[in-house]
Amino acid sequence: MTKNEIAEVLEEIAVLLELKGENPFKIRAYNGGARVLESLEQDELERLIADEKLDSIKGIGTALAQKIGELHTTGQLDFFEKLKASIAPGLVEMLDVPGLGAKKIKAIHEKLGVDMMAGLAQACADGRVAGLAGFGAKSQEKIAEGIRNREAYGKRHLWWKANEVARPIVAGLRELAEVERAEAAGSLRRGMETVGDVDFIVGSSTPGPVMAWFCGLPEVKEVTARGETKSSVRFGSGLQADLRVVPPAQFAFALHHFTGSKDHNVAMRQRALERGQSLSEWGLVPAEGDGMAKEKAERGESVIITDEAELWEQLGLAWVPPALREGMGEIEVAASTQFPRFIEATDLRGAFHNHTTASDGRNTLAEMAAAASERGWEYLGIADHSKASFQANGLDEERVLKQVADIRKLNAGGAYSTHIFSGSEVDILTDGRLDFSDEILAQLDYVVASVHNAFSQSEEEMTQRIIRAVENPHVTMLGHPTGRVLLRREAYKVDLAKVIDAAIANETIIELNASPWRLDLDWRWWQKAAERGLLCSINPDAHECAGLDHVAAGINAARKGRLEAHNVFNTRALADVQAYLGKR
DNA sequence: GCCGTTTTCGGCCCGACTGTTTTCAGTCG
Repeated sequence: MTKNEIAEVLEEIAVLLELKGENPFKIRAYNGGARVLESLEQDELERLIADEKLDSIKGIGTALAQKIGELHTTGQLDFFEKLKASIAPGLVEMLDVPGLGAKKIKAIHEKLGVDMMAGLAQACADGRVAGLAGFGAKSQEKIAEGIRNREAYGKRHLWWKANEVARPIVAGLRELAEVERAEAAGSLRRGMETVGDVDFIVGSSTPGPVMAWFCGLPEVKEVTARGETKSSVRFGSGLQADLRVVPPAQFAFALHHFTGSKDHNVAMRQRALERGQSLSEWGLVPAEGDGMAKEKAERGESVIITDEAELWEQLGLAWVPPALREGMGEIEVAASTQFPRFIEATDLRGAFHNHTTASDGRNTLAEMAAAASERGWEYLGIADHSKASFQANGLDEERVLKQVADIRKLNAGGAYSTHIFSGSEVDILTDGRLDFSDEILAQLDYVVASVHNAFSQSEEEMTQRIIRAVENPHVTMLGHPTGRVLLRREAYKVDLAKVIDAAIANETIIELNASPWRLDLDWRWWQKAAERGLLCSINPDAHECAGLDHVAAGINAARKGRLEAHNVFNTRALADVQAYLGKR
């Protein structure tokens, strides 16, 4: 089994143990083990297992090391199989119902004999749930509604869409007279590819009017919770959002608290404890003495900070950008060294992989060139589909050569400040050959090679197919390497580690497709791949002028992948890009 | 299940909100 498959098993074990009512710290240990595996390279894991050194890694002890080793070598784990067999699968599904956790599910299962979602809905309808100790009419109705709404509202949302909703709300909050500071936090601020909900943090000494404004927003469909300092709402789109209003002096602590992932916050609090301090959204207080962190903060015992950055200083850590606060080892790094400057939007000087009306784009070549000029880009790469993508009106040899001539004419005309590169998003055929001959490819400035069909090939076939394309000297870069479409379509099966190795060996770029629906290659691969010499290109895959702005989503992903400007091809100046492409 | 210049047992991050309670458990992040 691969490290990610093993990590998934550990997470599944954690869920099952929760339903069993196991010790919460044991559950955390399994989840922690999964995080550790994710942050290892596959070959690192294999070396550690071979050397029997796995338990030397922080977060993995003898028990987890044994289980990981068994999963890695046999692909099976007796402990896991027995655990699965002991729990009705329907109970796991019930965890998706808001308000239902392990304990309540256990009670429902044991007292009512319910072990499936349908049975739970029926028990609510019969009024049996309300009769249980600890449950009442309201809980029953909430569960029933949760089951009904699960399909519509339980889903995650694209970062891009959530950001479009959140941005004007943050701006609106900042305009309120009562508001001193306002930010969106959570996975949105961390730039995760999808978000479950949005957290707004406001610094204000009079929360009442802020709460009222927020809950009264026209796009709010339902207010699901409303307290003095916290409210939760659901928008028409199904997106849920929380607003937390804190005293201005607490703002920086709260912003940090609600930005980091759970794992990140656990690590930060452990760091504070090691230094004799206790950290919460209320402040940073001495760990010793009477009362909880909140009470101490209210007594004025907290360290005073006005800015999030000061929190890191207080803990003796280098500043960690929000994008990195996933609990994937960033605290350990920040304890010993500064992070380099990661790539920013202003570093980009152009973008490759864009479509026009020649294939399935909505804007003409000239319109796209004008849009790139408006953005101040030095260059724009056009890469319309090739003929095998007939569904996308792919270009045949004759049309692509005409487009090359059109682009030359356009560049010579000097109407736009942006230089246009003529390329093609050429289909990788099922056997790894390309949709155009080498003779045609040689007449293009650059080539993006992508898979658009036969997604159900075996992993081995798909891997060989893509590697064959990557090895073609005419291929400048590999397009969307896994083919995933977020929230809609799974990636096809492919051994990415081998593809990355082949790309490095052949000096082929891999794109970070910046379409908010793709973000492919996933950010989790980039840091280590880049360290080994893989060059990235942040490609908007724009199908219209506005799509060029999707590079912002790609920048998010690149920062999460800890890429620096020099790791990304399209930060290079026009002359350098021309030299690079000319060399090939 | 993990971890340890308070080490091999006894801790393990912290608080808001809800619904059920009459002082708190469960859920969520």
